[in-house]
Amino acid sequence: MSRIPHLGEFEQIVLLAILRLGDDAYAVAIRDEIRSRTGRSTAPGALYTTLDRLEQKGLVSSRLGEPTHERGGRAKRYYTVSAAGTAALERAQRSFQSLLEGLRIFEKKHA
Amino acid sequence: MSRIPHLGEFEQIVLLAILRLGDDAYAVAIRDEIRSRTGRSTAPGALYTTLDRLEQKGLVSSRLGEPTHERGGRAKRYYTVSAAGTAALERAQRSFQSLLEGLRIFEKKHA
DNA sequence: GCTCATTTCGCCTACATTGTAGAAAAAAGT
DNA sequence: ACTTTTTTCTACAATGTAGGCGAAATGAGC
Repeated sequence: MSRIPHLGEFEQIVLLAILRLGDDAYAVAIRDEIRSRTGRSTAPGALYTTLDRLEQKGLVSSRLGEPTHERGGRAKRYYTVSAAGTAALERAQRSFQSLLEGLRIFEKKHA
Repeated sequence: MSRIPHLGEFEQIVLLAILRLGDDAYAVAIRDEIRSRTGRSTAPGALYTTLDRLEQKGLVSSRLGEPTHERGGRAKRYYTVSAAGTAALERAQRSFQSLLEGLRIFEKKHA
């Protein structure tokens, strides 16, 4: 058994989006955040599947919210990144950072 | 057809390692670089498969070198990141950056 | 100088994990 | 009932990973 599971790219993105959204992290919002930040459009199913898997791995936890007082609206499921999730994310980012160090890939337009 | 293919996490890592190594980027060296930088140990096959796929997607190109004057010194295959490869990498990194912006996941030891 | 064992490396094959889509079901308000 | 919002199911494509086989090249022993 591997201790901390490896994160795929999308998983990392989802995790980051959840952290960003804080208290308002439910599927639709997460999806919007991802789209607006990365330009990457994802099908609902894609996201839920990933969310599910992250939860199974114990990297996020979810709680069901109260129905909103809006026109329609099924109860939202809110997600939170667990300690293990943060750890995994940190580790993954550290790997990138190590490799990026001293490498200039990005042509900074020189502000 | 999707224009620029999405990169997986490992693909990004491999790409970065190749960039880092410059002229000396052949499989064994790449593998070492990845291990020493990220602590991630990979089986040879894992790497070659990924390298193969990256090449098929046109993100890297390879040329066969001369045999070395060493004990076993078989000819090495050297890899280079193509323009498309750099572009894909940039895009992927930009996505992360967007999401990381203003988020402090890493507890900076507060220099 | 030939043969063989050893070393360095590349490649193949098969399988696990992640990524993605689309549509359909569920819940809630009007 | 009908519409809206959000979730869930199902199936499939792409990526990640391991491990072992085989090829090339050298040096040692015969």
